[in-house]
Amino acid sequence: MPNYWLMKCEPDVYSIDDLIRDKTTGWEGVRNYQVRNFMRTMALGDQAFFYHSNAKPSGIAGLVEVCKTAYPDPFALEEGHKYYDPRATPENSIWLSVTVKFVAKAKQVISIQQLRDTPTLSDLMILQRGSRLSITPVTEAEFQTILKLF
DNA sequence: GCCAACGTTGGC
DNA sequence: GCCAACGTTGGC
Repeated sequence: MPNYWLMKCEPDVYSIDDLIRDKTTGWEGVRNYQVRNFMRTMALGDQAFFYHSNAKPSGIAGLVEVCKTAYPDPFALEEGHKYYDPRATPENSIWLSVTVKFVAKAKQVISIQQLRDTPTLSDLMILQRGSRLSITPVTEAEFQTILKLF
């Protein structure tokens, strides 16, 4: 049984169309412990919505699948890199990445407003006040509901 | 560009 | 360990 997730990314930085071009992408640069701990529990085959944040409109743009489970975030060890962390060592890199592959693109972005307007999605983590985590779990019921909006 | 929410940092 | 200051996120 796969688990379900929602992964946020600014399309100006990396969009669903970039992922269609690349087929797979490493999810680097997570620097939040709660999100890192979620990544630890991600398994092969887990499904994740690809969410465009800071976009017009912001919303779910596609579906991806975990194709490589958590591994040390290479950027944390790369001196001079934006995501370099001086506390990281090869033995303990502190931060993790996963790799995801493209599965599907929504016919049109499912906007955050549309998600808010769906009563059965009222508990969706991303809709809660102050939710800023870049990766959040999604229940199977929420997953099925959102898939129907694709 | 504004600003609320939240995480992190660092002085004490 | 407290908490003010600061930086970041992200919807609007």
